[in-house]
Amino acid sequence: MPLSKEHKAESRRRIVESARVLFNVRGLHEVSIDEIMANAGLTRGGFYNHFATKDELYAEAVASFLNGRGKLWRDEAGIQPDSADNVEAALAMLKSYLSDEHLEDLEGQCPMIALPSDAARAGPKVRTAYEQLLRAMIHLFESSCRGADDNRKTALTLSSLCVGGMILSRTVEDVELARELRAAALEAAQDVLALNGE
Amino acid sequence: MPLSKEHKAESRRRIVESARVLFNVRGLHEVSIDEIMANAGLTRGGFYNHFATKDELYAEAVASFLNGRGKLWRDEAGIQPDSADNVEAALAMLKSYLSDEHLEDLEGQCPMIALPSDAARAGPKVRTAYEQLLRAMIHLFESSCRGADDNRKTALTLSSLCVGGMILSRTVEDVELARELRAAALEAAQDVLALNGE
DNA sequence: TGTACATCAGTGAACGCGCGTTCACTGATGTAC
DNA sequence: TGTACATCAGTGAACGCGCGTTCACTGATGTAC
Repeated sequence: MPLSKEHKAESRRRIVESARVLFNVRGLHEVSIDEIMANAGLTRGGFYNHFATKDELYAEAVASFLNGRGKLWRDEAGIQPDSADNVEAALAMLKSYLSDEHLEDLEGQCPMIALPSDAARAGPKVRTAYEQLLRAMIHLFESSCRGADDNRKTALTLSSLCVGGMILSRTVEDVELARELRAAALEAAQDVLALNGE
Repeated sequence: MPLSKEHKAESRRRIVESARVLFNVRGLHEVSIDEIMANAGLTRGGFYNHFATKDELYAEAVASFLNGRGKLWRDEAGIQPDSADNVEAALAMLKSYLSDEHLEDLEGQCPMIALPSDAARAGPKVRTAYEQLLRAMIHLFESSCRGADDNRKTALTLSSLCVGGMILSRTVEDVELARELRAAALEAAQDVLALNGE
């Protein structure tokens, strides 16, 4: 046997991470395999030892977010699986998601913000990966306000508000309007929580 | 003088409209000039009689929505510039924006839904065009609930909810989840209106 | 312990294709006389 | 009114470039003996 399995797995991890970051910043179609491989410290040709096609990489890069910062968010929010009042945790999530830091963190941001239209037009694998991310967010919100009578609806609303507010903030040129949008989304989200968390 | 100015202007209009539709369905970078021109009944080379570069067309195609269906929405919603209670009009707008018809109308849909990440990564002209669309929507909501004490905040929230809910609906594979998202966004929007429209 | 060998991740040149852009040309039209 | 001419929107071949993918090759590593 030549080089160890771990060695190959480590290369693959580097490629996916490199792709995740580059896709986040510049989009799925605007990044070449050349760049992804170079950024991972490898060369063009080796790509096909790991993936059959570029499309295959898309899905894995989007999905990989859940194992990185996506997991971190959950931890930071400090959600206790079966605790009664997790409204505080949901609030922390909201503030973190709609924060300036998150808006400016092009490399580490949530792919739902970075790649909405890319994913919508991509193949079923990418869309499924995107959908899993959304389900994770919804699940998070759902379980953080478990006491509420309609926490499913609340979770869906909070998700649309968070993602929508951030996407619009990202696209707009006017920094002040972007700030206003996030502030309004956060306030509205707090109102929704207050209404449904009584 | 050869062919009339109107003839050239009409060609230009056809190119922009052709581009608007194709961009809406497939994104800014995935559509070639060849296709746009063919779809407008012209050939490749003539493009540069109308636009210096492809980038120039992006912005105009996005902006053109306001003169088409964007204007229609305003008319359909029946907003009276200075009427007191336009909450009904805002409701109609919301329902229309979050409707199944709008979700399925790939060609005619709002570009804020079709092209969010494309616009975010495009040049300042495209981003400005996108921003103007958003401002038009915010203005619409603002003036439809003029009686409220915080109609600006309400308008911003409604915009994030509408655009966010639709973008997520567009991307998700699961049709039922997509429906749920829009239903929740609509209900939440109605609550926001009820709160601020007392 | 030492040596020949097999494996396979990684290399980098090459291929083919599509696309944005250029350019020499065409031909329909309005104008000058 | 009729004819020669100038204009310029539109044509389609060609160019150059980048990118996804392929492929023959390399060389480091673990294994067999």
